Amino acid sequence: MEDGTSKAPSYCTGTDADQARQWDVRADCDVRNILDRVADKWSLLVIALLDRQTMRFSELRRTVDGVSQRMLTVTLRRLERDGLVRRTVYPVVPPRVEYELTPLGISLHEVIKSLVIWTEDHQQEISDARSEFDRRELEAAVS
Amino acid sequence: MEDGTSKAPSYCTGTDADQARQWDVRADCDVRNILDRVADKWSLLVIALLDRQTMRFSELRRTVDGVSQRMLTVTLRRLERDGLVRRTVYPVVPPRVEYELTPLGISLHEVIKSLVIWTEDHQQEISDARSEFDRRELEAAVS
DNA sequence: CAGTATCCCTTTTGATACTG
DNA sequence: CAGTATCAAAAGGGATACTG
Repeated sequence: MEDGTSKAPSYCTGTDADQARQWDVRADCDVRNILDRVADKWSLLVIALLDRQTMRFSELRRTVDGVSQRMLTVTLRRLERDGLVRRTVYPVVPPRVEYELTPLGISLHEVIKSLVIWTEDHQQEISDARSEFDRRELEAAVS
Repeated sequence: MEDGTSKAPSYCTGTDADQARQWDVRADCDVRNILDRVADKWSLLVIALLDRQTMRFSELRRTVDGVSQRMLTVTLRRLERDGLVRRTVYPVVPPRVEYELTPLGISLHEVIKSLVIWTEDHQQEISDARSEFDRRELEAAVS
């Protein structure tokens, strides 16, 4: 632990622990830049919602509970910029704009899906852990 | 798309599309609460770093580039509260505090790992998409 | 060493009003 | 309908000083 090689965790796909994948954790690295986008509250929800379906702006707005018009716009633009979502504008009046996942977005969704499923599967454990933590904290505060 | 069942994406594990997993997207639902924690800048990094190793506070501070002492403390407390990280205090002078993943944390790390790997594998595509988007935007701004 | 407490600045987000 | 623009509120986060 004192030799400096422990700095980055290795996402090694092989047998040894430090060859294949070395994670760059610099604040300005690409992985961090992308993760900051992906690991975003609204992005995750939007990507999940666009699973195998095209949705209009207003549909998304109604479905993603709590999102403001502004944040939905911002989120969709970022996802579009990252090549995860395709935006199609139909030149009609009133305007009709549809959003759908790109192939890249679909591949990300596969990963996100497992995250959401993990969350669903473990929400009780987490909820219990929180209660227990809070209980102990309260107990400690009394004494 | 107009029948109301399209509201929640189905994370169906079976053959049909709406039975097994229905995602609750209410703003106050458990999944959202937990996802907000997981989808956090520092949490992801800390969990990844604690992969198969125990680390001291100062080690984490040095390794997670850019994190402040305050944010590291806050992040670790949240992870501990959620039952993802175990905090062990050794009653020595100077204090020695070690952090490690709990079994729950380890299982989450498996999922996060695939997210990080996805990011690494697709960073070039995303980078290209961003350049292309920005180029078109600039082009549109000129006209 | 491993924090906590405080202050303060910056970024993010939400509400509101307006537009092609 | 699907935005954009603007402003205000809130959260996030950094720097510093202090403590068991």
